[in-house]
Amino acid sequence: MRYEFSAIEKKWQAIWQENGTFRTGESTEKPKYYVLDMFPYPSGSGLHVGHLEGYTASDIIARFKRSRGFNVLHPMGWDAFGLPAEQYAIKTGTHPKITTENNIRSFRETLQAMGFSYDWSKEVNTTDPVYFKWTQWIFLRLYEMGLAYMSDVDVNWCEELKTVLANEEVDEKIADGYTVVRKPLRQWVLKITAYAERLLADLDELEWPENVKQMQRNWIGRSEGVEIDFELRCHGKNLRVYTTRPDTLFGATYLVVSPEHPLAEKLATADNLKEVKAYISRAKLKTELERTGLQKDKTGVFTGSYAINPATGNPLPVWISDFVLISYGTGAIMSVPAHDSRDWEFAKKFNLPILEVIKSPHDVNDAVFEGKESVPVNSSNSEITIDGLAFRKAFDTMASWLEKKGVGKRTINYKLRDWIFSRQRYWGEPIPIKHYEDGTLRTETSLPLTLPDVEAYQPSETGESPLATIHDWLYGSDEFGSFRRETNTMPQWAGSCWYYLRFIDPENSGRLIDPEREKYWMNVDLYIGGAEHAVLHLLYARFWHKVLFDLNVVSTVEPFRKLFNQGMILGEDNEKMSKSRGNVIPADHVLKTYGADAVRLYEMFLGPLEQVKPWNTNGIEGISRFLGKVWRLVYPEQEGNKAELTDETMPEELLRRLHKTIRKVTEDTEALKFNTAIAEMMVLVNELQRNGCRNRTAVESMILLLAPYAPHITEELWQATGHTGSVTDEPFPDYVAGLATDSVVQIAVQVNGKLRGTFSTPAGTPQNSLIETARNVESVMKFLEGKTIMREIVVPDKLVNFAVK
RNA sequence: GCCGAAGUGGCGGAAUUGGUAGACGCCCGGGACUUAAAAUCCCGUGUUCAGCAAUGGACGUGCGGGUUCGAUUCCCGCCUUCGGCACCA
Repeated sequence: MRYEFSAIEKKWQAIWQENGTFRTGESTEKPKYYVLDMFPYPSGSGLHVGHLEGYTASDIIARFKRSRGFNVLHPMGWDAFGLPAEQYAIKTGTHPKITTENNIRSFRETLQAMGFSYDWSKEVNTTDPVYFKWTQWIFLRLYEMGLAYMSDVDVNWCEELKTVLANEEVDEKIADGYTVVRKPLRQWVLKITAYAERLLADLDELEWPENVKQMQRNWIGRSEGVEIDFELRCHGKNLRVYTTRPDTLFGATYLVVSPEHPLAEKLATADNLKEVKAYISRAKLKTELERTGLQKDKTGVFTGSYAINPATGNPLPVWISDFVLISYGTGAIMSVPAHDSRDWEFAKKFNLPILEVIKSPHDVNDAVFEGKESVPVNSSNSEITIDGLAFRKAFDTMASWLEKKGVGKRTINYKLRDWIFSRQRYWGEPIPIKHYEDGTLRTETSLPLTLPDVEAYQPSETGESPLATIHDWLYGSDEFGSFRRETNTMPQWAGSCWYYLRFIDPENSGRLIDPEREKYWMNVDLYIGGAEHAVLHLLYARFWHKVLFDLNVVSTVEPFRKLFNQGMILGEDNEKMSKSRGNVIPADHVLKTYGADAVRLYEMFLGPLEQVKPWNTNGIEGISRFLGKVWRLVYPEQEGNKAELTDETMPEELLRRLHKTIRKVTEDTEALKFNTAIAEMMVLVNELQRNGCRNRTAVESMILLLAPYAPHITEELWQATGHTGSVTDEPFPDYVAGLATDSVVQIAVQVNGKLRGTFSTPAGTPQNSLIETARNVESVMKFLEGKTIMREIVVPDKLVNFAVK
């Protein structure tokens, strides 16, 4: 009988669905394993082979863990709010709900055609009111805790999309060709900064790729420093700066404030006022890109004012420059040009003095020296000296002295900013807040607050969402008076901040999640997804999770214990897959040609899961051949029936091969090294085939090893070998440690480290016997002839090396 | 510029408490089966030199050094690619 993947795959997918094979167990007796994919945005262009990589990996783990006795939760859902459906609605008038439903259906079909063992009874959809009721519920808790507030902020406004973007989204949109400008708007903001310290500290415990943890650390950007007050001459006021290098205070030769600094204009003396005003208004007009982007030519203007260096008593000129950011620290800095490259550059351009206060290997007038490993010089006054102290000691001495004098204060700063949370769009969760005429805000009493139907999806020019035009929905009154609803909606990140919790208890109408279930299932044991979410989604979700922890909704401080980033799959041209390049390999196409089992195996066989690697359609042929060989272990003839499996004992070498393979596949699967696990199975199948082996244990073990990887063909063959149940219910094969090693080993014989011959010997042959045999290997003898053996190095069961002279 | 990861045959990749480099697969070449083809099976396949051949030698894991009996693996100095951050004081 021939291997007809198409019929077999359809057959088993139907059986699984009918029998509810992958329903999550209700019992809490078994150990649990929660394996989660980053759920997709169901786009109109469908899934390509790259999307399937992570899903295949998680599915192999899900099936593997089931066969190892775990109660497995492996769910799938849809992150379905978002711009593309809304943009499509603007163009065509089709309600985003319709578009979304269609896309979800198509995505679900593809995922089912891949044979993924999701428990579809747990499916969630962020646009479903039953789901977003709880997204809104969380928002209200944030509001009550003071973690959600309204603020007039300079937002990132996207002209084309008519909406505000999160800081984290800006670069991505600019890269996509959108225009982003700064614009002041009243916005909802989430106080993620209140959790900065915990978000940073708790990273240490997580089993995440080191680079992702590092990226989050950088993004949070904690720094320890000192705020120092500089007395302004002729102003009677102080100018406060933030520095992480108080040890260089003696070398400060000028100060710089940001153009947005409240004192900026006030600092200008009569002579300089005109120029200062001009500079400030020019800075305002610059876009974010011009100010922080690639062009780093320093500009600035002198205010005419001076401030006193508290360490030296010297007057320092105060400048204004847009390289100083108002949003970080105090919006003002002390400049130490000798030991900071930006300050050095600025000093050179405007001819300001450069003073060496850290012992430098070269003249600081020629080049900056930023090293922290050197020590302070020229840093003494009548009260204090830090000369010669190591960085940490110098920092502390200086900070304490400043604090004692009342002109300084140790401070911790973060790069992390609060999260601008509102979007002026239709297709998102409505923010459940009512604005009363007297300016007070109250929370909606009844959730979910659903979206009304609208005629036009186009946002208004004023920066309000289309919801502002639906008067029936917008206005109302209650015992507190008449109110207007909030018309902003939440960003797409909102729904994905907590979906992993809802999978545990998706139908609960009374609470977000049942506490007992939560305790059993959390944390997520393995979370697989793309590295593009290293900061955004993963930081937001961790933030919300910690809030929910503080609310006693969840029992763990972190949501995702282990994270794994699959590497991107490139097109056959070695470029990122994209429509414009025309190198996209659509999932449905390869599924049809090669079948789900072959696609699953091939995606995993391409190379290490975490690595970026190109797709090569030729390569999948090898996998198809492999599946054919597996098939012929049971059905050796194209025509005719299956072979009888025998219970005869296997040759010892084959038996050892089997146990070695079981061990390797078990270990590699556990470690997500699927490429080498598959290679090992190929070795076993080649051996069985070459030997015409029909041993029942061998063939059945092989089927069970392969089952997590290629579920359809293995179900079929399991049935063909006389079993009635599903392979899903079978335990993963065990190996016997004593059989998982070779009984006869090859010994390499080297002379001076060069390979000169080999011989076979039983494992465990004693050293002197190895040396004796090695010495008499013919190809070795001629290299020993006439030489003196200085040393014999033996690695048992591996190698003998003669060091000769 | 800073941080992180990686450089191995024609290609994807394997092997690192230092121990036979190139598992497995693709491509390519030869053969068997077949009227023929497909499918399948068998053999070969890092480079180079010597030889009719069996075979044997040299070289070979980005580059240059070092440690070692022995280095893809460890150390020092470079180069390149990819990912991230980018005036955060």
